[in-house]
Amino acid sequence: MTSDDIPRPGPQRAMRADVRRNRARLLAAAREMFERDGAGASLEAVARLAGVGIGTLYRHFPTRQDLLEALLADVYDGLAATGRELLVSPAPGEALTTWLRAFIVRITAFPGMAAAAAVSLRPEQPGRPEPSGARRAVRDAGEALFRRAQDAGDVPADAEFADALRLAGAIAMVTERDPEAADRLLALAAAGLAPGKGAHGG
Amino acid sequence: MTSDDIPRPGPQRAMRADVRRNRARLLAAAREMFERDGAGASLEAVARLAGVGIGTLYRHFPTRQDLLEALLADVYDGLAATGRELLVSPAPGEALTTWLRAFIVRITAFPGMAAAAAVSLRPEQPGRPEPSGARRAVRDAGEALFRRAQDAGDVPADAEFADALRLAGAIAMVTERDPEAADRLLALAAAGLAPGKGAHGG
DNA sequence: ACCTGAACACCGTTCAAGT
DNA sequence: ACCTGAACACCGTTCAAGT
Repeated sequence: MTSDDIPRPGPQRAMRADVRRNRARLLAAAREMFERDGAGASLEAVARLAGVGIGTLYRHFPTRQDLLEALLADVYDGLAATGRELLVSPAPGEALTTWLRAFIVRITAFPGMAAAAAVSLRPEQPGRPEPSGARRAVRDAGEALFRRAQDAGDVPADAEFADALRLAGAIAMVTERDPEAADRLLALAAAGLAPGKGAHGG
Repeated sequence: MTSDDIPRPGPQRAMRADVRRNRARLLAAAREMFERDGAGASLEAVARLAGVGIGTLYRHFPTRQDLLEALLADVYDGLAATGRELLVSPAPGEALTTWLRAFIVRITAFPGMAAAAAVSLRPEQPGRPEPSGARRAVRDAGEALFRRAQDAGDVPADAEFADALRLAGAIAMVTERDPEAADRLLALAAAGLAPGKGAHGG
């Protein structure tokens, strides 16, 4: 369990390269098929496009969600980088909403991707494995922006980052590939649908 | 096309009763199967449970979404009634959020129902038929509550009801059968994630 | 150790035959 | 006019055989 992905260095190097190439081809093919047909695209078609057997696809990605999360990992890494950049911007509240907007845009690269993201970003559960590096990275970067906005008084003191991220994910799911609608919903949630009711006790 | 559902009164009365009974049985069976297995439950199993052939299911409901919308129609009618009752409550803003909370709870009777509701409540599109009576009723009742809250100054003047409803639908989709999470997200969206930025131009 | 693809299972959908 | 269910099509998933 500890060194599972470093299987004995030496003469097997060529093999490992094949495996990696297959994995990369599968990811590229999946991205292409999913962008064409959505996240429900035929996995057989993905394997065919990648030039490997269907069994190889299943060996690398036992479930469709695994394949989707591998694609999401790149998105998450990019969002983490964007988040770190925004951390030095002068307006904490704006920086947060800018980042949430980027989050929504990038997890809607194809229909169904946002739903997969919502699953992958669900609160930690007993059954599920530790969050991957990319998942932790995106969460940490977003949380840093969130806390800074909270410290600046731009975000209610009793709000929680996990909820804000879920809300953004929800907006992404429902507006999917309509960025203008996503912007409107995010602006509405940011300003408050029914503000000023003193709902926050601190 | 005009009198499609009133096919010649007279000796056919008994037949029509059979058709209606089949329809009612299919809806009851669908509700039961969907509550057990989610909105993706086997349609063959639904037909079996209803005691009719699979062809009869397809005759009544050509697509899965049609079946889901038939179940949603009851929910919509109930929500419309609730909305009319809330219209006389003394606190317009609270009445709106109370109704939105009821909306979220009732469109999550089973996994996948909220997604079907989000589809059925999408902004009118060229291809899709006129909204059904129930859809119009729920929209009208919600909009009345929304306008009243807006007039009272509880809701931003430039906000749109359609967006508020989509936002509630989005929250329902992502929290599905977790009412506490839904409450937290709705409270966050109601109070405003990053309020006070003067985002509203009026 | 990894890959292939035939084989199996399952389900959605249609439509010819029946009442 | 409506219903039935066999037949077809399609896809996900596994696993024995191959390299």
